[in-house]
Amino acid sequence: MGREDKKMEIDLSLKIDSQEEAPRKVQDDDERADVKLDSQYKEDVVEEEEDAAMAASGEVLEDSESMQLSLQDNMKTEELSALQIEMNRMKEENKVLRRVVEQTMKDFHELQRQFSIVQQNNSQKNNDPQVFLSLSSNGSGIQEQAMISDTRKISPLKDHDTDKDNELGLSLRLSDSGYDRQQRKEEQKQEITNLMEVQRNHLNSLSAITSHVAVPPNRKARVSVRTRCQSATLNDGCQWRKYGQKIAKGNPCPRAYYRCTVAPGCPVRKQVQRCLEDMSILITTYEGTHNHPLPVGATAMASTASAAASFMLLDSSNPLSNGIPSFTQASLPYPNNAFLLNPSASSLPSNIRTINPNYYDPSKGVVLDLTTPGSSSHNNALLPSFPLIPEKPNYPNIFSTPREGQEFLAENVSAMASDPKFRVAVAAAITSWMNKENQTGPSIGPCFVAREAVGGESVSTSTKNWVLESLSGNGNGKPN
DNA sequence: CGTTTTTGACCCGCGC
DNA sequence: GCGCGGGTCAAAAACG
Repeated sequence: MGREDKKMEIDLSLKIDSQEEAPRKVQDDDERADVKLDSQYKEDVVEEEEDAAMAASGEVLEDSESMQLSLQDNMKTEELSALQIEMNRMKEENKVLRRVVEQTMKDFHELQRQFSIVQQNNSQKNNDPQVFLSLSSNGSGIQEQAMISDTRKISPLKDHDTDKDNELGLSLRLSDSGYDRQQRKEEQKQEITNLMEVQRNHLNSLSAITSHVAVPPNRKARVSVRTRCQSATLNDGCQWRKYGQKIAKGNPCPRAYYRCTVAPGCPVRKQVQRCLEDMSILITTYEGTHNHPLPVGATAMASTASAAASFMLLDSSNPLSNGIPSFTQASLPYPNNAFLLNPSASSLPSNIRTINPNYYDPSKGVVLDLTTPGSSSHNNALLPSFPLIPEKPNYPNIFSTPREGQEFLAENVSAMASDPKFRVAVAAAITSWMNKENQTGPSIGPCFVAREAVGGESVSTSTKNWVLESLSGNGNGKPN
């Protein structure tokens, strides 16, 4: 009976396979699905086999084929169809997953390719590259946005009266602590002045990503996160151990020092301090690079920084780069550069808050401002504008756990920033600008508008793609 | 009892 | 050189 059992199991599973119209491919995921299906079948089959074995007692082995037919006939049709549905679903799942992997790899190679172009272009320049990006998006479609460029030239902003709740803003700034302080102060002053001007001219500005890339030689990676948070620290998924506390000058709130304890010897540290102006705002500054895989809960934050690295396509930690962008894989998983992210923007004053001297400090590197002027309802209102939150249950969803307020927002910002399409769009825009600049000579920095291309526009799929429009040069906003 | 937090001391870089 | 401020160390205390 043992032999028969085995044979029947095999035959049944093969029958299922043969019912698949598509030719069987040797693919890991499909095979896994088949194996799983087989194992599911086994339980059912064993029951059938017991009956069949009793009925077939005394019969010779040659009759096994007819017995299988009998078994198959007796197999409950709903079970079959249910299993087939399940199998199809799993195959679909596998396809989706495979597509995600392929897309990621494709995007990665595309970024590498484009970066090599950028690197070539920049190798002819002696100046530190400075790239300013200003990106905006809203859930309703195209939204042009005022930009600030290298020379802080301000381009006009079109009228917009869309629902602010559907808007998302990011401000991404990279700063150079290696600068001479005086020079930096002057630049800050200039920048603040121009930002104020932008704010005045475009009081209704909704959201913007402003990226300022200036390659700092041999600087430590620092990421500051501003969130409204009632708890003592931001729950970022990592384990931290407090090793010190100080009263910093200018802020009566003590600054706490934490060390990452996820892995022994991890050099990552963070400082936590309440904002002087708004005690509900928690400023968390991360420094260093983890020497271990991040916990799932911490991946979102890291992916934001990773996205920033993609924005910049720079690796300041590479001494060979010497101010020249050098795209390395090592720069991707963890933050190696400084940037400032400010998605505050659903209402004003967004950029004003970003440049508040109390926390606008280029030497501090990245400031990821996840605060919103209003209550947490603002944050929730922002959520629909994030097109990248996976909705399919089979998508690797790190946002499935309900979170409140800023942490939730942070993760969604991360999701957007880490979107490969978004990165590719940014990379393409930078490349385009670099090429243009190479031909026309140095000019003002690039200004880009990022928007979500929805179906009927440049993409036909149901998912949104990121499109960056360059506003520099002719300033006609023609998509790159 | 092991781990974490607290807190004063110490170190170091920077400006004067 | 000195003072100041930021950051870290490490012993003691607190905690689970």
